[in-house]
Amino acid sequence: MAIQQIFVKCHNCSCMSGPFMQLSKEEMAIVDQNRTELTYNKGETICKQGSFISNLLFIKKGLVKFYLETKPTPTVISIEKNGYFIGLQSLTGQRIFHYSAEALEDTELCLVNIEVFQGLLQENARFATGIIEYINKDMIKLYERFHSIAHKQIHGRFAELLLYLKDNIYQQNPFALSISKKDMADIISTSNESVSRLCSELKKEGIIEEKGHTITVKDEEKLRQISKFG
Amino acid sequence: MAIQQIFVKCHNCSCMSGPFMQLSKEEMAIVDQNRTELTYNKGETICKQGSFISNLLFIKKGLVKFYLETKPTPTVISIEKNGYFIGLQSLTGQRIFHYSAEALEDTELCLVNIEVFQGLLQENARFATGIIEYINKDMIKLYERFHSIAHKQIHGRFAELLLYLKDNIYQQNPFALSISKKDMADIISTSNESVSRLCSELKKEGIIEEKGHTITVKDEEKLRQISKFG
DNA sequence: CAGAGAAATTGATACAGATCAAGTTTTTTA
DNA sequence: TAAAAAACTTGATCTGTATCAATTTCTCTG
Repeated sequence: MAIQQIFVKCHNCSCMSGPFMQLSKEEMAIVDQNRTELTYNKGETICKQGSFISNLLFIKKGLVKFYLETKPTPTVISIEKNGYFIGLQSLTGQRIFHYSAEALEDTELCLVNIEVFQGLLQENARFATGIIEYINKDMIKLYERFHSIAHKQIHGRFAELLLYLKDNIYQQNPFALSISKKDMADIISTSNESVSRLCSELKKEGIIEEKGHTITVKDEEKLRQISKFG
Repeated sequence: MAIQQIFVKCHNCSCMSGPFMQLSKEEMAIVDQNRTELTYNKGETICKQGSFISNLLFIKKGLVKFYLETKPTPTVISIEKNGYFIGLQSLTGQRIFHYSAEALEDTELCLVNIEVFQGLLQENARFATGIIEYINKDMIKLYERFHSIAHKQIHGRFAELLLYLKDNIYQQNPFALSISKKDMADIISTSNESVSRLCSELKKEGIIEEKGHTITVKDEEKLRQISKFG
């Protein structure tokens, strides 16, 4: 991890689209004075479940995997890209991370001191309301994921993941996977062998194509069917 | 459902232990003027996923099951008893319920107008911070449940459920089940047949006893082992 | 209190998906 | 650029749990 020397001022940052819009110029300046930027390399651990949290982290660039430290396999909660706030769940009595996070690509983060953040919450109710909305969206996403894991079988879960990667993470159709099949397996709670097989089947049926790490969704309609009912 | 005629004043209510402690006397009075109480009978639907939310609901007494309307089986997110706020997740742009809820016992609710609630959030940052903490605790509980569903097998999930019922819901050791085995099956995402078998096995091994609807945990240590590693 | 309907039990069977095993390919490192 | 390590693939086997089926027990209602 390397400290970035040239900062973009907060008011030009992409995080300004969310709850931070509710902050005044003065409040923004406080944030600006109490933040720093870091880069993590692919594979590096960004935070560890159970450790004390001193900063909230905003993903500026990259891809991050969030997981619980469970044995024998990690429990992947979500993967998130630029625009995501890490650590909001730790705004409680006990200031610890409730999950671990790992960079799946080289990732740039903006760190905001949590005391300062907490101070803004206490002062600015509109900001706090914005944070509530943000957390809620996260929670609703988790409901969906809970359903997927609880009731869909691996065909459905895998199709769902591919669509999620295409539409939300990479946002283009032939997309270059930056994550391993093992990661994919962990995300949908299955084995790497199963992911391999699922992938082969979809290729055989002409629903996707795979060249190296590049995947092309050829029959989105069918993939959505599998995602829904598989 | 029947409208309750005699109200306890808010400041004597059990909900005062949470974020509502942050409200001033004046603010409490506003809440008091914009609320009502209702009783739902066992089996009744309290709210339906997708419907518009006009009130936040506070459970004063009873037991409630929260679930997603998924086919062919519902996805049970949690069961909650007195002291729980229903609908906080709906404090977003779209004001709809994100889950359905059903009374598992006769249940008394306090309804607070959501506009009024939202108004308090906008005015009182400490209150908003309290709500953030509340939502976060909920979320962290869901992480745990996610892990359970994703990685534990039914023996572990069932043992976990029994301990949860004993320690958190009924809070006594021989406890009288107010929920059906089918409900238990839905909670841990399995079939009623499997719940039956799991129950029989635990009885055979002397870990629990069952007389009618009353369950006694005889060997808590062993049950915890199963819950953790089963 | 009888009869019907719902809930629960128990056994037999089927199947999804994990695990094991033995390659093959890709990536990393020296 | 060779060697080693890691990631992936494919097939064979095994196991946990769902499903199906047949009773039995409980619960509600007339």
